[in-house]
Amino acid sequence: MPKIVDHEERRRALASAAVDAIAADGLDEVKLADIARKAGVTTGAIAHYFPDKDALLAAALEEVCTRLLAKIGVPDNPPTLDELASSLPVTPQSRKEWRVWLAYWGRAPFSEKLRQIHAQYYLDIETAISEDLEGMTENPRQAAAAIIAAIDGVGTRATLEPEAWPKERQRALLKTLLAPLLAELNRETA
Amino acid sequence: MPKIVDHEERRRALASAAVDAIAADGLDEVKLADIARKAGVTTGAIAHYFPDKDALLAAALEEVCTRLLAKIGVPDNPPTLDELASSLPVTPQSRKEWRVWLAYWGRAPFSEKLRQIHAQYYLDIETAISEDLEGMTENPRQAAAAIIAAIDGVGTRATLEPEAWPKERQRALLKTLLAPLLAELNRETA
Amino acid sequence: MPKIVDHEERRRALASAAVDAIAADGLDEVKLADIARKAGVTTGAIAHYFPDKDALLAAALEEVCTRLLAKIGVPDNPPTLDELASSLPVTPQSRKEWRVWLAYWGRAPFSEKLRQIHAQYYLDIETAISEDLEGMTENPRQAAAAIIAAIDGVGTRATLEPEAWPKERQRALLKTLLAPLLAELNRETA
Amino acid sequence: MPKIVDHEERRRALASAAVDAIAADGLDEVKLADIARKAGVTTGAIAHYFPDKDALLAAALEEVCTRLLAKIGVPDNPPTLDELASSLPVTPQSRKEWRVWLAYWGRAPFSEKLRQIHAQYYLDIETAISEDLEGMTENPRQAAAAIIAAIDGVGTRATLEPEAWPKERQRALLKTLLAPLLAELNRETA
DNA sequence: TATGAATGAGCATTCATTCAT
DNA sequence: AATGAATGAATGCTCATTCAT
Repeated sequence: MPKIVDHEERRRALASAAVDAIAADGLDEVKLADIARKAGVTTGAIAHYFPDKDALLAAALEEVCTRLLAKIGVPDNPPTLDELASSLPVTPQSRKEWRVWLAYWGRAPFSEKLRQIHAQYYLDIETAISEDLEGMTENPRQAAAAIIAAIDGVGTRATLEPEAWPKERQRALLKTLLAPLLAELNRETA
Repeated sequence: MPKIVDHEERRRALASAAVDAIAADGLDEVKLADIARKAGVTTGAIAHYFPDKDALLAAALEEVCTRLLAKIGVPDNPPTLDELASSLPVTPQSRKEWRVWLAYWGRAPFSEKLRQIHAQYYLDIETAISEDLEGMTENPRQAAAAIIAAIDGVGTRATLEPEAWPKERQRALLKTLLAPLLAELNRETA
Repeated sequence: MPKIVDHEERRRALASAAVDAIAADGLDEVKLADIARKAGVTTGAIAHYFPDKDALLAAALEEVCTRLLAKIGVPDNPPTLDELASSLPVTPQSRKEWRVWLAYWGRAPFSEKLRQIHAQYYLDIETAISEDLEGMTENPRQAAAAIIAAIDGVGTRATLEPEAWPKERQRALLKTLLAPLLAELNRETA
Repeated sequence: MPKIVDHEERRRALASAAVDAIAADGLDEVKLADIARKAGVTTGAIAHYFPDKDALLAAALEEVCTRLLAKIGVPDNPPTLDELASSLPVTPQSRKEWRVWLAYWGRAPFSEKLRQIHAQYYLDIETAISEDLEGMTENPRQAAAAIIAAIDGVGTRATLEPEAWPKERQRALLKTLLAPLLAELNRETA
């Protein structure tokens, strides 16, 4: 009998390799051969798991979404600034993910598949946060959207100017944006 | 005298054609031939004005920055929500510019040239806004950064899900984020 | 005793699967994986019976030759028009075989192996027919070659334009070509 | 001003190079790079004249058809055996064209484009011949089809076994097939 | 024997860049 | 200055073949 492989696990591994490759060279510059090399296989092997490069890149985006979601997915009740700030690009690892994340923003408007993945991600994260805010504010959905936009805005800036935006500065900016909202949530909770 | 061509004007025209082409097909998919066609010339002509494709794409980014800056550059004193909201992707034209703007975010981390253009733009816009806020708040720079981050966060969301984010919804989200800050500015002004 | 597989039978089965695959997709487009699937095995299994793809395709050609030979191989004495016409591409099955047969014509000039198989087939069929004509005409070999050429000529046309050449039209054309020759044979017989 | 080239002439030259390459290596084995080299250009240049390889190969088939048609196109009235025999693969040049011609037979059933080219060629040649036979026989169309089938049958055999079928032997076989028909034509003419 | 995962060479295609005109 | 034909390197994809299990 031949070597049995877990297809799903293999796909995840390849998608992760793709994330690394994209973070290293950029979404436009990433080569199938780079991804294969990072995964320790050859390009031909990829064909067993993805019909083409686009499919692999889509899987890489889903991988990033999954990771970002896992990070912010289950906040405390109510969420604290520190918690929210931890989802910003404040570590080498999360900076890498943000770089990839931003790369897809530029491509999503031209790809139905990528657009869907993005929309689903925002739906999931917004739902998770807004459920968390239930009863703490008049419009939890709007509050969740505001939190997400604030994180995106700060994270974008920090990803584009990593040197100028160390962890503390990002946190401070996020605080400026969200302090009133967080205060309201705590008020209602009490 | 030989026929004089206004080099600078020509460069602007080509950069604008590039912006259109990028907005139409995406930064990764844009071909030099597409840009040339949109500009009404052939690819060979581009060589007289830009050493290579990257230089043309950089000029296209500068063109977008210039346009975005012109829009938000000189706000009232203090800025109003409507004014700030007008720089969001709320018209076909500005949606187009945001699409291009986002596309560069994914590429900037891998290009020194693009990174510089981005940094310069943020510096300019932040300076313009913070000067405008002088005396209205304790930390004008921080307030300006917050306004920019809020706009970026909302604009990103609206660019990725254009159907779901009509003008009014964008404005409402921006209000949720910036209302306390704007209130403070007005308070101080009074 | 270990499981015994009839190698020769297996080879025939694989060659038949190859014939089907070639008839379906064309000789140039046929994939080893297609043939394997049609035979109900995997590509690896083929390696046990054929050293490489070319060998399998050669076996497929031999299979077709064998079938064509069986059809026209033992004609009456003298052969009738109906008999000869039955070897034309007049049924779905024989149209399929003709399609494969024609496919090899284009490749034979570049493959010693295929050329030999072709030559052997023509030798066999020509011998069978000419022996059949012994004593009925001055030059049985020439008459046999003429019959074969007529069938090839009509069959080619009918294979390339299947819609335009139903059974009856093929028979009529073959009659136009061979009627004088057949008449002579019958005359001599009498 | 740039060098001006005659597109149509260029296409013909590339198609001719393709014919040579196909005759040399076979339709399945022909590489775009081979054709380009034979034409004295690089593969990239081909892209200016043909959208893809298939289009170039189709043009090569048309080139062969044109040449074959030119050879037999305007026969005497009535056609003589020598004339008809001259369209058989009796010279190095025509053997080459027949090799290419046969190669397409195997592919035509799987390509609508090639099928159409084939059908058109047969229509043209059959019409040319049958018009030539007008008044000489009861059914000129049928006679023309018979002549074509005879030539195809003999030419096929001679292409597959070039050594065994020198010019004279081909002529003799064609005579065996067509002598009665040609005799009838001459009778009617008289 | 058979499986099927993986290899890796091969090739069509794309496209920025060059350059003769 | 502009043209546009041609280059040629780059790369995604295919698929026959291999081989550990």
